[in-house]
Amino acid sequence: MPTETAPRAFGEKGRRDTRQRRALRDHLAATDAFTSAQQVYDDLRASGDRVGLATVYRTLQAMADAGEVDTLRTDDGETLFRKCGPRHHHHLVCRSCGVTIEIDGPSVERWASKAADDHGFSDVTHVVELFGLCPACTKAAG
Amino acid sequence: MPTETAPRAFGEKGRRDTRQRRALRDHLAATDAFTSAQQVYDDLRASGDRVGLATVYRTLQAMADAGEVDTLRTDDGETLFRKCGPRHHHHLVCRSCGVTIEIDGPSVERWASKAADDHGFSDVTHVVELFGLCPACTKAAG
DNA sequence: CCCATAATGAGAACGATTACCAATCGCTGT
DNA sequence: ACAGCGATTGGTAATCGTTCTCATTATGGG
Repeated sequence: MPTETAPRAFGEKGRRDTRQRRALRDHLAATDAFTSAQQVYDDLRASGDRVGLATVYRTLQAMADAGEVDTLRTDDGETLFRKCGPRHHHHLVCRSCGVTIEIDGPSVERWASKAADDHGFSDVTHVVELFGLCPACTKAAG
Repeated sequence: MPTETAPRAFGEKGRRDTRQRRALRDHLAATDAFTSAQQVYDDLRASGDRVGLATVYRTLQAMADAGEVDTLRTDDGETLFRKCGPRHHHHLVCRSCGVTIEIDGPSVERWASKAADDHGFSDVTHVVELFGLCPACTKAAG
């Protein structure tokens, strides 16, 4: 019986430490904005890293499953990714530049929990995201 | 200059009262669950209404723009639609059967507004949805 | 150093949604 | 009732993000 091989840098899915995964991890660590897989792919190529699109999608998905990145769906169906902290939190996202601030909200958690109870729902999760214009983009927009 | 033709049953996009739109409106009025366009299409055919898929998508989209239906994206990228009340509200959705309850949350609105102010964000909107198992599905799941 | 096998990547496949565009049909004026 | 205009429809092709396939490559334990 396999005695649970030592957990590595990435989550369950990412066993081996490849050049591609290092590049992806480094790239994500370098920005605070939510970014699409396509965008990450372009950025990596632009910086000289040779990584396949499929690998970008696969790795990003694995990291999301492992809770290392947060995901967000845009109105036009794209999935955006971003490195994230370990605690439960929500996001305040600039809809212009993508810059994101992690925020928490105990009151929201309580409200959600109560609403669920009031209606007899069980196993409840919630999606709470705020979108707006960050200070810089607000200024730029006049 | 056209003096703004009388506003009809549907929103800005839906001018004429066609058989297809009536069928769609009736169908939506008959259920409380969030449903996909494909599902609506299948349901309509099953009930004998002959409506093209493109028309279902177009009309649903128009109704969403007009604020007559709410939309929701599933994790696998499908857009779900549901009739909705006129006031601002959120949803408590059963992730098993789709049954939905409209809920409001003044505290959430306040929290969102404050978080935005604290970080200097402007023009802020929010997405708040709760997912769980409704009483019936909770029971069914054992 | 070797090898089993996890990982990669180019391109095909996919699924939801939208675009096209010729044929229809609702509406308004007559 | 009727005609005409133009909104609407719908079959299908096209889009677009994402996933799958599978032959090839490369990681890391032994």
